[in-house]
Amino acid sequence: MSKTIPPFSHLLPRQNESEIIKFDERNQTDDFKKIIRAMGLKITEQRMLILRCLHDAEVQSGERHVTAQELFEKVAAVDSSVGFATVYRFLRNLAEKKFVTEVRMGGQSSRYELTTQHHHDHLTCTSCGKICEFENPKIEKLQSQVADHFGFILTSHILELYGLCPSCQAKPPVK
Amino acid sequence: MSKTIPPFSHLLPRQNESEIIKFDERNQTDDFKKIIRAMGLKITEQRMLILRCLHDAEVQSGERHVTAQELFEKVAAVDSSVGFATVYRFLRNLAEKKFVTEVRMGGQSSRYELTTQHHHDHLTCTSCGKICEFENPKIEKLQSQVADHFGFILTSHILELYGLCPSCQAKPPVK
DNA sequence: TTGGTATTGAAAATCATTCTCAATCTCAGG
DNA sequence: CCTGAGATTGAGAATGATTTTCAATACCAA
Ligand SMILES: [Zn+2]
Ligand SMILES: [Zn+2]
Ligand SMILES: [Zn+2]
Ligand SMILES: [Zn+2]
Repeated sequence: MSKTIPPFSHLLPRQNESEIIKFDERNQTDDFKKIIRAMGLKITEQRMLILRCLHDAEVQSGERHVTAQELFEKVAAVDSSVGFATVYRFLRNLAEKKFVTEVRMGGQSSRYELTTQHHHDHLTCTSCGKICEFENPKIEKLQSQVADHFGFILTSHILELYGLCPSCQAKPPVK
Repeated sequence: MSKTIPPFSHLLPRQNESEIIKFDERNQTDDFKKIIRAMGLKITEQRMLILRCLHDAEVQSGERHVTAQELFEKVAAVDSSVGFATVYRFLRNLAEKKFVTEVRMGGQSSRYELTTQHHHDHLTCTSCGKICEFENPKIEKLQSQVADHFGFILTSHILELYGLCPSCQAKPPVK
């Protein structure tokens, strides 16, 4: 079994370096519980399942940036009794506590991703939906300079680039 | 009477330099008609009024970035028989033909502004709503470089900065 | 003037998101 | 292991922005 990093570990209260626990299936459950407790919420089956679906979508299927609806469908596939509002509410909780990051692309519905150690922005293919993440310190710095110039205290920003990905450039136009 | 620039003139089919007409109240009506015709649409009272309200809001009241609802209210104040859908539809037409630019800020409702000669982005105060426009060629160039790096053809982008404006920094926090 | 279309207003439909509330569940304390 | 105060849940309704539908009406080329 390969050594993996505990989910969300960079966001949980920091522990002694030697205490960092190797993560495997066996204690995924415990890790999720820690996260829910860290949010000051009660542990429920629903929240555990939502967290698992969110984590698996990313780690197993490589699907970052899911919508609330998509996550709800994954959850419902396992337990159809879980309501949409529960998924939605918990996603909002996770976003408030920064365990997930909400990404708003244009006028579409919000997408959610596990929060990364470093801030990043997105480049999206308007034809197939492919999303690339990038980190560009120069752009970030220029943004601060713009805010400074107007005397603003910069608190956040949205930067989304849209274009055609390499494989969509090759294909004939859809319509 | 001061010499003013015809509304939208930089977007209308270019004419002989010597033909550029001085703009005054008298031929505002004609200018608006040109714009509607340039979109391939029929001239109606409603469209003329919407265009006038949009133009006046900006030129007289200095209100850029109005929402569809706000524009509808301005229109309804003059002629309450005009429907919201008409305003909305026409705004969409104007945006398609690039006479206005739709600005989506976060998850809120779209705002519309007369299209400027040069592209710009926005810095918004999250406390009072003040909007500053800026143009930053360095950021624009870096964006292209990012797209190039991933092999994308960049077609558009959204860049919105959020922060606290100078006067809101001075005020005590609202809540 | 007129007829074939485009346009309009009102209302209903969509869509994402949020709220409400009665029923149910969680867990600290006994 | 109980218990009860309070948190959580699911269903559905509410909200808010935007879009569509459709019958009535207006535009304008001929
Ligand atoms: Zn693509
Ligand atoms: Zn991302
Ligand atoms: Zn302000
Ligand atoms: Zn602007």
